[in-house]
Parts: sequence; C-alpha cells; structure tokens
Amino acid sequence: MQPSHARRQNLSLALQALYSSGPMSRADLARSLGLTKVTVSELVTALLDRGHAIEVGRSTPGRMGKPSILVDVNRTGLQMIGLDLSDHRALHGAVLDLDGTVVARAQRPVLTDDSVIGDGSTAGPDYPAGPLGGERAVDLVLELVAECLALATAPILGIGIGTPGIVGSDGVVKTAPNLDWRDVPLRDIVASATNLPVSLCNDADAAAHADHTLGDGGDDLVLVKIGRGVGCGLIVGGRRVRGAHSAAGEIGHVVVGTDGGRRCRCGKVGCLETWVSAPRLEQAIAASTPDPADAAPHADDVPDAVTAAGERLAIALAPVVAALDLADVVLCGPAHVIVPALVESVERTLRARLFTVENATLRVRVVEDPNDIVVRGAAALVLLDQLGVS
Amino acid sequence: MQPSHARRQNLSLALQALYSSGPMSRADLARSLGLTKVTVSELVTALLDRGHAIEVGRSTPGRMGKPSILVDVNRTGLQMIGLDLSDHRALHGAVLDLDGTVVARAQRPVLTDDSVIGDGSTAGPDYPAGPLGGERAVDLVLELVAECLALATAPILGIGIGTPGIVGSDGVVKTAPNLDWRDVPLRDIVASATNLPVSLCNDADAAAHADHTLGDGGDDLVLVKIGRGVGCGLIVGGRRVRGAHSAAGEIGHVVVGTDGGRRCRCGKVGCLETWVSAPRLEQAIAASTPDPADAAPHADDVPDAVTAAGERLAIALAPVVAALDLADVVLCGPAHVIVPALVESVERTLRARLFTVENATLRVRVVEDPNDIVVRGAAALVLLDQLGVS
DNA sequence: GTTAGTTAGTAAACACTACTAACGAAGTAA
DNA sequence: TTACTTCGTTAGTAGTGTTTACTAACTAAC
Repeated sequence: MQPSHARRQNLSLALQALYSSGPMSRADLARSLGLTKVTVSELVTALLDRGHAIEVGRSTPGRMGKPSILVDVNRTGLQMIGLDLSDHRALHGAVLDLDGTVVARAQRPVLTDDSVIGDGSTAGPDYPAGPLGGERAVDLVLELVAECLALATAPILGIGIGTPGIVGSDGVVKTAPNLDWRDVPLRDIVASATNLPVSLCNDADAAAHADHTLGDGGDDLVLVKIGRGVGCGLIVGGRRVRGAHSAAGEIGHVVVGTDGGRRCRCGKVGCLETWVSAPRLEQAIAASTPDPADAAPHADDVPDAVTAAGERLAIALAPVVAALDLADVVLCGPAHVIVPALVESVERTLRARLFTVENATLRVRVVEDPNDIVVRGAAALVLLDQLGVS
Repeated sequence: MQPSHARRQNLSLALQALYSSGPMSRADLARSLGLTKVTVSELVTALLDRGHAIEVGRSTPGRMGKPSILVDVNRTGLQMIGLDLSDHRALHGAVLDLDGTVVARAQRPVLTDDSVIGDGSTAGPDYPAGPLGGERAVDLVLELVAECLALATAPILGIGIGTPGIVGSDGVVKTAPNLDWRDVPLRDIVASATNLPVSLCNDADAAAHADHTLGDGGDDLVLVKIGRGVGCGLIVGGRRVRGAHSAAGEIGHVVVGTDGGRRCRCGKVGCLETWVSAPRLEQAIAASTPDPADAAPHADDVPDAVTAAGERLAIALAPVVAALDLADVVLCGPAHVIVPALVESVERTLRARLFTVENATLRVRVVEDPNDIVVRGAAALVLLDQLGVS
C-alpha cells in the first residue's frame, strides 16, 4: 500500500460521505471523516478539479460564525451508462446521472430460438434475424454502448453491465447460456472499444447493488430475481458476495423441501426453479384469473401454485437469512409476476420458519422499478468502482 | 485514513506474507508485496523491534549473488491466550504460540443446574458450588485468564475469547443464556483486568476462524458446531460474517423440511435443533450400538436417526452453500457424536441437492481437534486483530 | 457602533512514509 | 583474478496529513 492508495481511499471516503449525507461544508466533512480541515480542504479541491464534486451555495447563516460553502457530489454533471443483458427479448441500455436516475434509454431487440421479435408492438428497425449467437451478442452490446454514449449529455464516468450467467472477478463472462457466451472477456472488449472504465457483474448482483447503494437496502440483504429462472444477489456486511467460484447467488437448482416435486431440466427433482420462475408464475396467475378466452380454468391447484411458489422460495431463503442474519429480503421480477399473494406467501413462510429475534426487523419487500433495477445496479457498480461509493 | 494507518496495513501485509509463506528474505518479501527493498527493509526492522518477527539464519548459497537473511514470524517467541466458554461443564483456557499450537492448558469447572461436577474423574479443586450466575461466570473467566497468564512462558500478544451467545462488534456479549449473561461488556472487563488486548467472538465463529487461518479452510466456508444446540460460523470472501444484528450463524431454530417434525423448546415445530444436537445424536448412537447394559435397544428408528440428522443438516445448508458458493462445509462437535455415518449423510444429501458445478470442488469434512478448535480460533482472532493475519 | 467570541477556510512549516539512486557485501561464473 | 548477480543499506526526494497560525465573515452583547 502506497501513500497514493491511501489518498484515493480518502477521496472515496469524502465522496461517500457527500453522496450519502448530501451537501456539506468542508468543516462538516472534516469532522465526519476524522481528518483535519486542511486535509479535507485539499481533498475537496482535488474533487472539484476532477469534476466529481461541486460547490452548491452557502449555508443559511442561522448559527454563529462564518457561513459555510456547501459542497456536494456533482450529481448531474456526470453521467454513467448501465446495461441490462438479462432480458431475453432485448438488451437494455440507459444513461443515468450519479443519483441513479435514468435520463435516457436505448435498446437492441434480440432474436432467439423460442422468442421471435416483431409481434407488432415492439417492432424495431431492421436488425438481422436469426438466433442470437455469441459474437452477434457482443456486437449488439457494442452497438448499444455506442448508442448510449451518443445519448449522453455529460462526461461519462464509466460503463456498468449486468449480464446473466457467471461472471469472474476479472471481467470475464464464464458462462451465459442465454447469450451463448463462454469465457468472453466482455469487460476488456467494451473497455478497449470505448476507452472508458467498464464494470461487469451478474444481473442479480447488479440489482442487489442497486438496492443497497441507490435504494433503501441495508448492509445485509438478499435480492431474489425471478425471470426465466431464479437467481439472487447477496450483500453481506456491505459487500457483494462473489463466492469461491464466482457463482454466488445461483440458487435456482437447489432442491427445496423434502417432498419431491417436478423434474428439472438439470436432471434433479424439486429444484427451486421448478417452483419459482416467471413462466411458471405466469401460468399460475393466468389460470387463477379466469379469462373468458381461456377455456379451461382449472381453478383447482392454481391459486395454490402462487402460494406454493412463495412458500418454496421462503423455505430456501430461511436458512440463508438465518445464517447470514440478513435484514432485508427483496423480491424482483416482472411486475405481472410479483403479485401480492406471492410476496405475502414469502413473508409469512419466512417468519414462520425463523426464530423470533430476526422476525422483528426483517423486511420482505418488492423492488419498485423492476424494469430499471439492473441498469441502475450496473450504474451503482460504476459508482463503486470509480468513486468508491457504495 | 492517515499515513500511519497505511503503515500499519503494510506491516500487516508483511506479517501475513511471512505467516503464510514461511521464512523469506527481505528481497523476496519486497517482490511479494510489490514494495521496494528499502521500504520492506524498514518494515522488517520495525517488526524485529516489536518482536513480531525474527531473523532465522541465512539462505543456502546455491544461487548467484549475496545470500539472503531469512526472516520469519516470531512463531514461538510470542504467545497468545485462548478461552473457550462454550462447554457447559468447564471453561477452557490455553496458552498458544503464534502457529496456533497449544503449549499449556487450564480450566475452571462450572456448576450448572442440570450438570453437577465431581463425578470422580474431573473433580477439581474446591470451587464454590451452585449454579453458574452471570457475575460468578465473569469471575471464573478472570481467574482462568490469570491462570493462563501465569502459565505463559513468553510475552503475550493478546487474549481471545470464544463464548456462546450473541456477541456485538463492541465486545459486549448481548445474550448468552448458558452463562446467564445479558449485555456483559466482557472484552472491556478482561482488558482492564489484564491490560492486554482482548478479542471476543462467538464460539462457532471462533472455530471458523481457526479452520480458516490455522487450518486448511479456504476463503469461503461454513463451520457447523454441534453441541447442546447447533450454530455455525461463516467465512465469506475471507471475512467473518457478522450479520445485521451480530447474530449470523444462528441456524438452530430454522425450520427445516416440509414434513413437520418435533416441537422445539422455542415453540416452533421442526427446528434444525430438534434434528441435530449432541444430546439427540448421543441418544441415537447409544441406541444403535446396543449396549449390554441397555435394556431396550429399539433399533427401529435409530440408525435412521443419525442419517436423518445429517440429511436435515444438509437440507438446511444446501441453500446457504449454493447462495454463497461455499467451497468447504466443516463439521465440528464432540468426537463421539460426529460419527462417519453423520458426515456421509451430510455429504450425500448436500451433493444430491446442489447443482453439479459446485459439487466438483465442494469439500465436506470434520474438524480434527474438536476439543481445541475454539481456543485455537480465539487465538486466530488475536492474530487477526493484533497482527492483521488471517 | 464597537468589541468579543465563534466558525469556515487557507497558508506555512513539520512529520511520516514510500520511492529512486547509488553503493558496499558476499557470493557465483568465467 | 575479473565480471556479474543478488542482498541489504544509506542518502536524498516526493507525496500526504498534521500542527500552528492566520484571515474572513458572522452573532452576541455592551
């Protein structure tokens, strides 16, 4: 560790304090950081020079003494780009300011084997047809990044990408079956194409970052992302969990319960994914709200299917919540799938299975903006990597 | 962060490198740390002055150039004290060298309501009889510390304590029913009584530290400690998990499975503790090995009881292992309770419930020295707090 | 209106830490 | 012997935070 590292750490700490507490004077910052006024003044000067912070006026002179000059993070004078590659219909991109607010959007439709674009409403420009191959997917990402860069109206701090699959800490996508990727060094590819800092992580991990940094999640939370499968992102002690093989959060193929279940495509029986997934929930919900066009409203096991999904999810989560002493369980997925009955079922089952102490403060809640959560999380990752803000 | 903090960090990094790699020259250390020879030479001088490191001879002059002076951690010239308060029959203390080797032991028998000392073999000196009250327990701890200090033959680096119950990061035992403690500032009590640095944590967490730092555990492991109840300690990304309420690892009262079970003393049905605990396993094992003195060898459900315990434990651990992508599951408890059948059952069930990728490298194993694991872990905590070695 | 006291921010000098450059010591290779 | 390699130290330098002392700007009170 060299002095310059300590310096960077102090710059990060200063930004972090500003980011979470809002505009402060240099003197407040000094007290908050435990450094001297002189040092903080010097740090703030550096932050102002880099454009990471700005002076935002004077404090109201209600107290004694000289009124202070308020300094804040340059929340709108810098922008970030966030990418969400987890939707199988389209790759989503966004330009965000430092608060995590989306200021522009872009997307690239994707053609896959089982889902064809052009059903009328979402018909886009003329992109080549055919299934999404690995190289084609990389090209689409680069196109999307370029489009986002063109949409930006301020200097770009960095690019964050949330991708499905398993992502190593070296910025390599180890495996992402949906995108037909295997050991793709996506971080370096995008970085060399744009000459900007790039941060890369799993989509559920990105969402967890969003809830932790930009939302109201605490330092110990799990975010469960329900899509075609189930995955989760974990924040433990304020840090993201990576795992021994960078595969933390892969809970879709854990067998849950002691009473059998359906056969999973992975070969086992009763995997969490066979109980909880967007397709499965859609099917259950469609059947439980008898549509006139639907001929067979087999209302027999259908309201139960949503409840059962919630129960199974909670059964799998309960040991995790207890072992890690988590304070938040956050659910995330398409709005039409995360129905109240599901959330209630998760919360009820979770509380029934946990000891009373944690019950008191445990929160089970739903992400407010499921469509933006991954791009916002990717941006949060940029905040962390570039500014040290978390 | 001040320059002195960076300095301490570098001293820690140097010690850490020496600790894990064994004797090295200053030049090797410099290459290993990415610092210059000059800086490392200065750091080593400081470590020698403090007695934390020693020169241990010269390298064999096989290569070209001037032979080097080997430096190592002062493994036997400093000692630590580790305390294990988790045994309900006695408080255990030990003096250890920096390698974690026990060089002396001490203990203080404990009288509790349901377990009376003096069954012949373990009769000690004349300690007052009666149940262990909170203040009496503190006195016993102080006596034990004093005895250990008297047994030490080298300067003491610090005192580590592994206690049952929930321990806050401020060194306060929030609740420890077995010792009748509630909000006891044990760390400060012992520190002011001895004028030495004191580290305090939960007994299962201490054991996890022992496996991580002194054993062959990696950076992502869970250690399950089976005693009168069940608890676990988690190392995630090389750091101990504390949890939002300092209650990480409290998995004893998670309901496990979907098929009912026994009523637990906590009021719920099917808690892990009703399936897995030392008393329960002792009972099952005693029944399965029909003793001539035992009249009723109800061999009906008894071999099953051990297997079932392993299965239930694995059912609870599977989501944790998957979500955190752990590489090691370590079992710990009295030797007569951690029978091979139990371990095999845990491993079999765990692998059956996890996806194949993790299966490949997941290790399920047993702690070799269950009697010393907590005192060694408490010492490992001292290593971490005082030297930054983990 | 004047004076005292408080708070914000800055300038200069100092202390600590790691770095670069240069060198002697102690060995091997020819 | 002579050249070369590697280890470790000495001397001097750059970066970082601190202490001390100062100015600026405002409130409180006479």
